[in-house]
Amino acid sequence: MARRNYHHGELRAALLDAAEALVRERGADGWSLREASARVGVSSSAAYHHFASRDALVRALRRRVLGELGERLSQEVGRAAGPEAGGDLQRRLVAVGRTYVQWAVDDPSVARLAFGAGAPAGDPASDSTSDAATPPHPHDVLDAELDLLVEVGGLPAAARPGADFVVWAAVHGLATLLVDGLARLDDPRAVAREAERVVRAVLTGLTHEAVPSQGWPTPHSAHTERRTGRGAGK
Amino acid sequence: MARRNYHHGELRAALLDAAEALVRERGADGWSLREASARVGVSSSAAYHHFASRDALVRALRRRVLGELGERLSQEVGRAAGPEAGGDLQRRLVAVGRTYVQWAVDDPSVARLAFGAGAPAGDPASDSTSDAATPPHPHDVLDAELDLLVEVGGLPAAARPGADFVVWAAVHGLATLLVDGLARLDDPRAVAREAERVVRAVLTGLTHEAVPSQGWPTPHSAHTERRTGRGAGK
DNA sequence: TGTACATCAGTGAACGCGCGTTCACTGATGTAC
DNA sequence: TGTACATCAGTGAACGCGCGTTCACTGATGTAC
Repeated sequence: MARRNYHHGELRAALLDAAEALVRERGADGWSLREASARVGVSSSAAYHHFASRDALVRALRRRVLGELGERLSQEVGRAAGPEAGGDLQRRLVAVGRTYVQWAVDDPSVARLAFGAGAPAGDPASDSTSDAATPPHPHDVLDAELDLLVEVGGLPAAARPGADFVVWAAVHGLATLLVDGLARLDDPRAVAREAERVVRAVLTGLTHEAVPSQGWPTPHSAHTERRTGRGAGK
Repeated sequence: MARRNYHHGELRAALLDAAEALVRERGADGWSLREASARVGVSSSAAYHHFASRDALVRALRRRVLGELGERLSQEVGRAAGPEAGGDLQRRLVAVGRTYVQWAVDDPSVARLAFGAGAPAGDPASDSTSDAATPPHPHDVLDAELDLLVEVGGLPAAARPGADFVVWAAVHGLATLLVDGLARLDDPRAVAREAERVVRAVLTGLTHEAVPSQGWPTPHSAHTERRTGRGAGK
């Protein structure tokens, strides 16, 4: 806290903090590098010792924020009891979905920044100042949980390929509909309820879809050979 | 086309066209009112005879674009055979989902504008220059199709309340994940395939969820009393 | 322990820019008589 | 059919602004000897 003269010492992190606060106050794009610098108490040119451009600052912030979300998802999923406890095999994935959506709704501007345009993973040329272990990407958490669900018998292995994508889409869609104001839920507890319903519906659907016994004639049986990914990552 | 001197005649529509083209070229927010005016061949102050501010222009464009999407969805759903043809009861909703996602992927910047922050429906004070019948909101098309599906026996009535929200979330999530580059599908045909899988999974899931026979103990059985909507609309 | 010096992380002034919006204006159009 | 006039939809100059970025600079820090 107590700023010593001249050398700040933690300017990079401080700028990210200030930018994040500004995002919260003024929207994902309603702030400038100058404002962030001023808030930290530093000239705006100082920022250029830590970021090549405003855009680089934005990208770093997006990465940080996505990392925090990933971390929170893993924590929350860890808090949920393991599936071997019997009973509700989907509980852990419900927790992931609920946390994802709640996180976005609680901090819509930050979520908008995190989810906004621009490849968020991938290009390793960006900023490999990897402090400690890189936090998991939200998608990775989902992926791992789906693997676990298959292992435990909660999802047919045949339904697994691409299931991450379907679940992610459903959860992400709920989050963005709410964040962008396209849909509204008046009761705050409804957010958790809807997130749960969405996750359960998708998992149940994937389970039954995997068994091709319904007999519709459309050609979507081949669920393999799909190529999905995020950026060049993974 | 051939511009007469001075009076333009269709300036309002022309400005919307120019803005839409700029969105396509430079991104949802990478353009100015001045650029749009210049492109039309008109001074920037002329725009103020038609829009109170740049923001009003943006909102009008968003409304127009969402209307076009709604229109396209209804057309496409009309093209799909009715469910009374027997066989695949979900076909029409799959068509809606596929069209929604494809529309977004084909024109990502425009989709980003349409889906972006700011209540898109609701406030009737905005611009009631209703030329012809107001086009349907994408959500309305979905809603009507779900009603039809229930009527025809493709979805239990118990699963109907809020089902629009779940389906919309899934489809919207797929669209935004792709549009914002959070996920990628290399094969262009995969977009249609994924859209179909998502819609079918959700519908199947909703169908089976409605029958409370799985026996998990979590309190999400009461699917009523949910309050969802978009803006003050409807 | 003390001194020289390279490196790092700041300053602050200045750059050129394009923006949204306002203002007093004027040319074109349409209507009343 | 012709004229007067209100209204509409443009013009173009100007406003004040804050922006991202660059530049030559300087104070603080840490290391070699």
